[in-house]
Amino acid sequence: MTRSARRSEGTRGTRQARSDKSREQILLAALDLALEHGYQGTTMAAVSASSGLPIGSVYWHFKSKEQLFVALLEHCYTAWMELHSGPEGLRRKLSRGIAGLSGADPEHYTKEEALLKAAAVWALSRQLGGLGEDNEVRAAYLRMRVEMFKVDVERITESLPADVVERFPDLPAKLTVLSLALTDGFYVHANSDVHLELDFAEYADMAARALEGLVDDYARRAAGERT
Amino acid sequence: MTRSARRSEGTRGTRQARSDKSREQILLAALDLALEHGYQGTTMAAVSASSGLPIGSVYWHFKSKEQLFVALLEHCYTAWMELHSGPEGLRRKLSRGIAGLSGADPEHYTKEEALLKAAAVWALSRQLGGLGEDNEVRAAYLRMRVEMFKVDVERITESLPADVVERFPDLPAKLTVLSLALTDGFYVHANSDVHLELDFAEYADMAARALEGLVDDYARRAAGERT
DNA sequence: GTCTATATGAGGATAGAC
DNA sequence: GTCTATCCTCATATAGAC
Repeated sequence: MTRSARRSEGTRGTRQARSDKSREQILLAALDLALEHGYQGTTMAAVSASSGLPIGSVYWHFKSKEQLFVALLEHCYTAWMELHSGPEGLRRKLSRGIAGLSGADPEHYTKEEALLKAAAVWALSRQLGGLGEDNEVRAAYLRMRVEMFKVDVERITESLPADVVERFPDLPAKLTVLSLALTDGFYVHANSDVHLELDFAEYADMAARALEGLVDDYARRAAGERT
Repeated sequence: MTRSARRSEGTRGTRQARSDKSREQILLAALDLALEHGYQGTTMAAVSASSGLPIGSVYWHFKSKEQLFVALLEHCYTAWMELHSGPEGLRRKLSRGIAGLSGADPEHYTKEEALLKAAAVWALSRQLGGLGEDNEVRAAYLRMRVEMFKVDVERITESLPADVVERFPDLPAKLTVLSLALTDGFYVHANSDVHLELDFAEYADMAARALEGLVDDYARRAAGERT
């Protein structure tokens, strides 16, 4: 929205609309390609071919590959925030994060969410995917991650018994970290070809039970101290 | 060991020894670089520079970058198998896998183990690190992974109560998957710069408690059915 | 704003002297 | 076996016509 000056009236915004459409085409093409091939694996030539627009146009809309991916992340981040504004406990979060990987729950696990998962691995592992120290994509992702983590912690906090949270104030954050580690770990496995035929739904359930058991332990401790 | 024909006697193996030493230098340089920069990020030029040998020598010892990494994986796999031949329960496995990441336990968490963790992410996620479908490094790793998984399951099986294993025969494998997912997930986080100051030892403990709680559930179910 | 042709640079790999 | 110089491919990015 910060780009392209207001053009003359009378064109009914047609030119602008066409430009916006091109921009979106490029973004959507990049989304698909990035999911399939990752950051390094996605070439600007492929984005150009897949979007149907010539390479020059791609570079007209995005001044570099890095900027293209920053814009892509912003697009996905916005979508994520809308999706996760509602209540969401541990079990649901693990279910979405793990079971969602199998593709069994397609309408709930969007491409945008999937890309953010992918970006987690790109950005968090310097050594992977080519996001070096001073990469703008990496920096943008890390900023977003902090915000998403906060939202996750809020949702988990809401879903726990108030007395447990009061007694163990940093439990929600810790559970969020464990939950993220689990979903990230399964994400890696899900992108393997050697699935070993994992039943992700079952693992999501096991993971949820494991963390819920942990919560029960803390709840018992909180209750025990009160007597 | 399959390379270079027996040379004439009288040289006391000096030439051979020098060649072997060069080979090892290259391998060790590649190990360090791969840990730091990953597969794509490790250039043959860098390996050459870091090992002190010219690029031509690197290509004399290893016919391609892929072959170099296959050899590197084999080196690490051998080391891993030696390390994990002894008994090892869930808690110890998680402790090594998660707490070991912090570098707090340096003598126990070797570079070779670290490289295999890295390779897990390279190889399992096609879209990352550039290990495409028909990459020999990927294929080699997947073969090794199957073997390492078997060893993991054996160790977990040994560490569980016999009656529980008898009642739930695939529980060890499932716990192994969960344990791997957790360690892989934390590996991703550990390689982030944004540690959020995670206390890996504490998380290793929480993860162990969570999985042990799961085992207790199954143990109770097994016991309950018996009465 | 859109498109074609091309510059530039990096990285894997080879040739061939020593 | 070791080393230097060089080739080839491919991906990012730009120039400039339309």
